[in-house]
Amino acid sequence: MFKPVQKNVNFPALEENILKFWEEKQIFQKTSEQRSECPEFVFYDGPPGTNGRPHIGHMMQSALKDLWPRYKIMNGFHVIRKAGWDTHGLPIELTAERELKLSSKRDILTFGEDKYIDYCRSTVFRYKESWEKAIRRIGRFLDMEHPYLTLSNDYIQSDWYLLKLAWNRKLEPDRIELQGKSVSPRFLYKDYRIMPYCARCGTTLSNFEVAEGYKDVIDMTLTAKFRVQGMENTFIAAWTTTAWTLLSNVALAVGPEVDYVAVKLQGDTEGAKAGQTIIMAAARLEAYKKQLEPYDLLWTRKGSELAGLEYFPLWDFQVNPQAHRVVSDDYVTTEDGTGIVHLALYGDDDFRIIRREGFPLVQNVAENGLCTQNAGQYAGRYFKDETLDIDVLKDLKQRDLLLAKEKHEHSYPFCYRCDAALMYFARPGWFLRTASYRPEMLRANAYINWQPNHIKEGRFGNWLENTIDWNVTRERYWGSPFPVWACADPDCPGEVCAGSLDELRQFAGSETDKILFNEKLGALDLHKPLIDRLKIPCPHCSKPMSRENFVLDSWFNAGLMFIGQWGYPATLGSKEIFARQYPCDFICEAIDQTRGWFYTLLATSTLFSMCNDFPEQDWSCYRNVICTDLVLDEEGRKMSKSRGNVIDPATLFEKFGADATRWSFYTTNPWNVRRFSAENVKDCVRDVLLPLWNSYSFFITYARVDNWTPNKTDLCQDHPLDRWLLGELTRCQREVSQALDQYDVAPASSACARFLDQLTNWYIRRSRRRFWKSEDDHDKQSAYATLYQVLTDFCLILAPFMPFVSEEIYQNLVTTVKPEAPESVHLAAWPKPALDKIDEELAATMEFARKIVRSGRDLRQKHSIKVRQPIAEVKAVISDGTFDGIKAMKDLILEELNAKKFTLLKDDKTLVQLIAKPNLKALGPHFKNEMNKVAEVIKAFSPDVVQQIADGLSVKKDGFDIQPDDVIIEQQAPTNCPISNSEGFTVALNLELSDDLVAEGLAREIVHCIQNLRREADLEVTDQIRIRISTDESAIINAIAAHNSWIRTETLAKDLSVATEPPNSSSKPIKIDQYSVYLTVEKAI
RNA sequence: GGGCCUAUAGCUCAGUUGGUUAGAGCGCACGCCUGAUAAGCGUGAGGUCGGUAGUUCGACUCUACUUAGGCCCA
Repeated sequence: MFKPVQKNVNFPALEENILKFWEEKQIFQKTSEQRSECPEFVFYDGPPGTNGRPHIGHMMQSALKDLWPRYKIMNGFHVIRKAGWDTHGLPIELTAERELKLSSKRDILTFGEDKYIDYCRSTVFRYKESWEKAIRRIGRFLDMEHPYLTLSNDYIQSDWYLLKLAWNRKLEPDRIELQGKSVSPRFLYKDYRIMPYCARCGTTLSNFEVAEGYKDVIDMTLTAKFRVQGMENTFIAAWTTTAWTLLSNVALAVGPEVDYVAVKLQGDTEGAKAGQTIIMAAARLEAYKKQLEPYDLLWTRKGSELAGLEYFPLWDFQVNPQAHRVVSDDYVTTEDGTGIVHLALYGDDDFRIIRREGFPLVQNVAENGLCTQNAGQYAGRYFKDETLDIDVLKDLKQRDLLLAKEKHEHSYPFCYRCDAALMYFARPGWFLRTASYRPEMLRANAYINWQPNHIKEGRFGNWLENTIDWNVTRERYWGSPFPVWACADPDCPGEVCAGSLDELRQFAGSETDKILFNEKLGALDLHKPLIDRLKIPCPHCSKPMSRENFVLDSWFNAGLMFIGQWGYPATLGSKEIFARQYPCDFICEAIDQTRGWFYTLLATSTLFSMCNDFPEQDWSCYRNVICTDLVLDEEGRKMSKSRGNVIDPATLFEKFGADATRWSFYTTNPWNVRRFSAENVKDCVRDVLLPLWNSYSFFITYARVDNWTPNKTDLCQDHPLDRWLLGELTRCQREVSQALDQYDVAPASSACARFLDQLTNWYIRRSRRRFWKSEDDHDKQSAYATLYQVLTDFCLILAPFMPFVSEEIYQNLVTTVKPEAPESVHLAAWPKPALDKIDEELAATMEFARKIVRSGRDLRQKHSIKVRQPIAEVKAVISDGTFDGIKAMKDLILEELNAKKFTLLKDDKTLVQLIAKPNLKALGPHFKNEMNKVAEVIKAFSPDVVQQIADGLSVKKDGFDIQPDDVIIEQQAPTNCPISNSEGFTVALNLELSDDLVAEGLAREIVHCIQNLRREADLEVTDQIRIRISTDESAIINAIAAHNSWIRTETLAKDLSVATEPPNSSSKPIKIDQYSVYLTVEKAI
């Protein structure tokens, strides 16, 4: 027999018990073991960093990441769910710097690299327990006992393996892009990039950090005159906001399509002398009126014609035969300045052009922010020293090389830590040739199913289109070590790249393991600083080589988890498991990962696949991806500690439970920004969990009363309600499967919600009597069998969504009575459709019946007739083919509307008239421009014509040939009748109340009162009672006389005594309608 | 400055290929019902789908522009 159901269900407490049950019985392990021979469904878990706490957005991720694996397992797949933690990266170093009060690389070196790195390592797992606790509590099945860690030696070797693939791969000759002569054709090459750099802290900054520190400032800008070689007294004018960069000028750039003019000054101005010729963009002349007018226009030329002009540098210390030439480039515009840009090695575009044109790499301001010894009289000055700008300005002015000066407001980045102005500085790094396999990444993207779809061609596609070579190294301390050693002799080309620890041992010799042994860890440690102590003899000149002092971009590190999580290929057994676990079927992360993990997975897996000759469809290591958006607070703001609007997942779990929290994330499209509040979760309890629980509790209550248990022979369900409900269950099962197969969660949850409504608000409500009636007949058996099957199957469908409550219900419904069944709902199979075929006609008819009932209730309410008062007749007029079906629903409708007679009519002129409406969808294609006219004609049809159309005849009218399909026939009720009409049907009630009907209504009132008294007296459902009624109201006495036995049956009364004298006791009369009645109920013994 | 997304009822959100009366839940109002239900149910009010223009017989849906917000990039 089923166990009784607790009345006051406490979901959070229930969930804690289920968690214990899962752990005791090792259900998670069994979901994997029991399916070890099944086909794989591959899931990759992106590694979160655990030096911060998990928040509500992560819980949404967990809810989604858990849903599909559970669903797939029930569908017969084997799913590995391996957790991963990201243990490298800048956030960790920033935490360490903050807590150790270090603000620069110099500080770090003073503090001690080894101590600093140890500290970083110590913060890595600071909140790992919080993560584990939250993930466990939300019911996510995830293997956190064997997580992959990006800092492990196995993982690092996967980094090295992939780098070595890139190292060995070389650009095909026909795909070599012009990148400067010194760069190697390897897919992994060393180069420079202009990085935001704080000279004071001695640190490059990430884009994110730069964005923190923009300020509007006023700077002195100046326009310098560069004397052209071979042209008499002629100067090119170029504008700059950073005077200090002029010290490193190597070239001037013009726009190839821009018009430039040469103007000869007629008189002296504050910037130039009579007779001098100045070259600038025609469009900029206006801005330099003061310095130029009056002038003679000598010529106009396109920028492309100016390219190649040579000029004298501003200072002698700059003289270099390779430099100081005009070049053209599309990035030059005429928006500000002179339309001519001075180039120095302190800007991205500058760097690109300088490299392309082969100009010398001049940096007369060094990385410490001081002018170098090459900078003549400026040597040793700080680049942002205000007097430096002034001195440069005076200097140029004095030598007649200054056209103009002006104060200019613009936004400039400052160091978010120390507030010093940043500079853009060429820094070395190692690059992956991602740009060279951009077409392959685009092809790989074509095989990815993105949810939402617009990411594929939009945000992600655009990013791929514009991808440039990826700087995979960082000049930092805590990270995956970069495994390239280069010869100390700058002229020697010797370098090696270690693709594994074994290879490193071969390079570095027998001392390797000894050097890499970390005493504190008691294990080999591949991180800095130990690895820097390895010296490898140069293969060319045998001098010692040193490691290129970089760590890997932590995105590169995380991106190759598809091999890293197995330590592929160095780790024992990794090749076998990798072969089964590549590519992956499903990943789910937030939208900020388009340029993060989504990209780095694709970039690394495409490279990996190309090197291993994988087929095109497997180049991307993921096939389906859900890209979620942010979870905001209820006012649409980001949640942050400082605002105090953070919702702690733990409080939701404690208050409402994990199932409700999970469900709240399944009801909307997760790729839209979501305003979230605890109210959402509360609603889920009320809308979904409680109705489900109540249905279950209803079933158990009666099954226990009748001692009912499932029995296979009872499955002959012919009651229309039973067949209908089984059909709706099948529909729900199909819709959920279909939606989940498309990685679309919202339709899946709404299918469940719809079914739940059908179950509680129609099936159970209309079937109550079938369960509590005393005859144990076929109808009752059928009701039990149906409700049992529906609850168990529905429970299985809900299991991936709400793993706790579904487990609880499953345990009682299934395992208590079927010992042979799987011991957990999560080890059970996804339910098969309850019916082979849904009876669509029955479904439509039932829907129709419900609509008729709604209209009927509407009418009762409008005429103030409460449902307890029976009425004589319900009339319905329907016009379409469900006529016979509706007739079969007669009893349902009568019971629900409490009426005596149901009359169904095909048409009734007194109740309805037919009206014609144009069927636009049909008319549009036929009549096009004339459709509006035809529509008017149809609306104006006379009743005869409407009838003709209704009878299926075509009509010629006003020159139009109108077919029955062109018209929609609807019913319209005459006004002033107790009638309600809606699409396709009309309902009318006969509200005249005979004396009998009034008496019956009173009897129902009496029963209602008695039932309330039963409940107040805390009687059991099955308890028998005695009723005593005292009243002198003849209406009541008559009603009781007429319905005596019915009242007793309804209330399980052994006897019912009626007296006309009020009882002696002090009891008060109660009101039944307008009548006073003394009523007592006591338990019969 | 560029790319992408979002805008639908008081609130949170659905809305399949352009088609007649744009849906749900919450909230609100009114009412009903109660021998499954810390309840439940029904009905109603409430939106012309951010704005403008266009394409079309017809636009929440397609196009362009625009406003506001968001994310990413520069």
